[in-house]
Amino acid sequence: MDLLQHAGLRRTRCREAVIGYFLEKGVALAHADLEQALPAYDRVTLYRTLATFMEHQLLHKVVDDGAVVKYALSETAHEHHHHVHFKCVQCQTTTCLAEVEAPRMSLPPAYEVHEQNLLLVGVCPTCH
Amino acid sequence: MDLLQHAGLRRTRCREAVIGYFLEKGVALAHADLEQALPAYDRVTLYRTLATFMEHQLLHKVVDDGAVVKYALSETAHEHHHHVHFKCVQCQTTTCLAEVEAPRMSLPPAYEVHEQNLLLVGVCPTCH
DNA sequence: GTTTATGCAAATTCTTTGCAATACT
DNA sequence: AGTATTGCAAAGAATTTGCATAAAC
Repeated sequence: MDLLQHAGLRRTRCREAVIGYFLEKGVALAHADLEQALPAYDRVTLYRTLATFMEHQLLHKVVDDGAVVKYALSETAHEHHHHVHFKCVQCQTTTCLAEVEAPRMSLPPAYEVHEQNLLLVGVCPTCH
Repeated sequence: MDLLQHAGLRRTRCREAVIGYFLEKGVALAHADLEQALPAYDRVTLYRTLATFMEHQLLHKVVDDGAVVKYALSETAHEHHHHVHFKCVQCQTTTCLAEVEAPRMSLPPAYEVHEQNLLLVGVCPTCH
């Protein structure tokens, strides 16, 4: 479970706190979410932590319909090339639906598809 | 073709220029794109133009994998509730694939899906 | 001891708001 | 004429950069 060491990164408080929070929440989070949840750490440090985690593939960007970028843990279970995310219009959380099979798309052959990112927007079970 | 009058909006230079540019390009555009393409108009005016067009459903947001929000013309042909967009990693343009049928997803019934936004990332025919 | 991460300050960039001048119908 | 839109200035957020201190290995 030591994601940090496994990625060749130093184990620091901030990094462990960020990973812990992602694990605890299990939803996609924006920088602002972390800033609010972990006020012990500097905004800038959190930006840098996210950037570092992206570089080391610990996180991936979640496509969202708002202006803010969200991130989610890259679990090995995920196929990195077809994400399905659900964004709840009520509670504004975005979750990765790893269990859902993303349908394959057929495009004209001139297109070369690298990844597929499906965002479903609606009301989640909790807010229902 | 008078989208403005049809939407009950005044025909101004800036608005016509913005619509013209969307029509000319045929891809999803961010505020920054317009700012660069139409330097005659003020940043602020362009922000407000985009906002107005969104309110009047002339444009819709395009979900993108970058940090910037992009917009595309809402043609009547589009089903507004399941967009398919293609983002090219080479030229960084995002186009709406109106012709492509988005596959319907089946989710646990507790989810209430309002809209479906599929972003395909890859290399477009032009950059191939 | 050496290297890397952190916190603070400050610089940039992005977006929004207020208001007077201008353009549209 | 009357109303909505524009441009400018300036405020407010969000993000990035530089550098000295502190923590990790």
